Amino acid sequence: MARLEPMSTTTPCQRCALRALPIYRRLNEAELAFVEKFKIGEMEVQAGSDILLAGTHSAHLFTIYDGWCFRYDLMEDGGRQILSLLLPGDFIGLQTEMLGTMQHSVQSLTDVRLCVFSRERIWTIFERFPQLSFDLTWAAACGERTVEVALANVGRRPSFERLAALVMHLYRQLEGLRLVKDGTILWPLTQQHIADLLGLSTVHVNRVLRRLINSGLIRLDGRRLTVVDPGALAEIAGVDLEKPLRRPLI
Amino acid sequence: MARLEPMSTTTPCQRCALRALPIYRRLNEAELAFVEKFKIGEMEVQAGSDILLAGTHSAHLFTIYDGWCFRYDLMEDGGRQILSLLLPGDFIGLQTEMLGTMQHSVQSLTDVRLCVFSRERIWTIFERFPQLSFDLTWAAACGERTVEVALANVGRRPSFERLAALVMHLYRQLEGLRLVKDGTILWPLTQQHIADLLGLSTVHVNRVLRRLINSGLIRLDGRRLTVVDPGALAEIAGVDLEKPLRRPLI
DNA sequence: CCCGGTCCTTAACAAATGTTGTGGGCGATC
DNA sequence: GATCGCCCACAACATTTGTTAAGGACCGGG
Repeated sequence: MARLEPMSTTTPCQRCALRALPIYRRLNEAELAFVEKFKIGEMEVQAGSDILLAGTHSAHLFTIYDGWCFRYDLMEDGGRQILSLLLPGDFIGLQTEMLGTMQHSVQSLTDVRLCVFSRERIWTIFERFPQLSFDLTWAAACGERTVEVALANVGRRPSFERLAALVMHLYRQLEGLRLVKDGTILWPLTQQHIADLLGLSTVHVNRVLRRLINSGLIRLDGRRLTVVDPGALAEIAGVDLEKPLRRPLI
Repeated sequence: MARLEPMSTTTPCQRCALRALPIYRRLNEAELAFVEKFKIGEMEVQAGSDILLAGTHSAHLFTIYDGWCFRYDLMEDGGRQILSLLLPGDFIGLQTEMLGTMQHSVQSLTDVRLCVFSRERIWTIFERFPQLSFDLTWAAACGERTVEVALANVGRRPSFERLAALVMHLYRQLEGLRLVKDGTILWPLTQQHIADLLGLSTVHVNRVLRRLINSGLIRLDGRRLTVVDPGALAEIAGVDLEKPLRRPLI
């Protein structure tokens, strides 16, 4: 399970590096002050840890400050479907409040730093901060849309395009987070992860990934992936490169 | 496009038949009074009409009072992925408010009666009705979960089980709405619809549907489907029959 | 330094699913 | 009552994808 680290140096929300990004709405004084109190700490988790398990009632609400996670369902036959990847700024565990208990599990892909929020005080948001309430609904809508795009991708695109779309989806997200350097992004996904994201077998992922690399569209060394020609890849992926994608952040 | 009918007899929210169902939270006096004013009318739409189109900004917010709709994405190659089916009580167009413009389209499967709400006044909810704000987020979370289950189904189950899961999912939903009579439900879906829901070709849907019928697990005559042995089908589908599934309704 | 684990790679083969094409039923329309 | 369009059925064949199996690279622990 998640490992709780001694809280080295926690960042006050006012000086949060994430919040400064233009993709996020700027909070007003009162909101920011509330969020600061709403936040009860930070947590560090090793790569490959389960953060939340399906069927449980999460004690806390999290946002990712740094690192990658993924949400997944386990099937009766032991198979796994990854529902979405979670990047900095994304919520973890909001569903608990709404759905009573977690329907999916969440696991870290990299070492991760989480902001921890008090679940009791979430009601204060609805009672006293209309704009933040809206943002919560907004966040849920964004999350839903992400899964919808994944569904269309898995249901209606052949494996090559499907993989291309995954890469470009991540590329765009990370661009918004300023995590693309010279076309290169972190790539902590094993071929097993990709298979479970795209509804393929690992062997087939290997085939298709190799094809994508041989085509010269991407390069992959170790845990870094370079998109050689984003325009061309976006074309294949059927993804719109321009979209601005503003998102909420509590 | 949607056809606007002369408003024959609109139902006041206080006497809404849907609202009486135990799956829904009971609103208090103030909330109910507000919702009543929030609702600006009703609308009737013929089967097969587009209600909202991707890329547009919907003028209204709807809930389904009676009938079935579906949300879908069109792919570059003309393919279609159905993202979810919408049944009585479900929202249509909530995303517009959050995401700026509709990312998907919505079409009616049957003749449909919709409740129409004022989009401007949606802010009043966030400002003055914390519990209803919560319900909006809750609704979004429910919608997301539905898509997630569909994704896992498409990504990780073979076609036979996949179809079984679709049938049982609907069966359970309709049960909550009291729309199951002697194991029989309405079945307005063509094989094309099923294909676009499950990420299959129509030919393959035909094969699998035939197999499901021949196995004696379901019967299908015209536009009615009978689940002969819900327990057995749920077993194959990998679906939990018991789950209570309470949901929000504005 | 060896060992076991995880991840990647590839091949040969098997199975699931897609494609193309043809025909029949049936209801709406002229 | 002809005709058109939509939906369903089914066959033959093509293709994609899955399965099983085997080996290599790498890494951390004993």
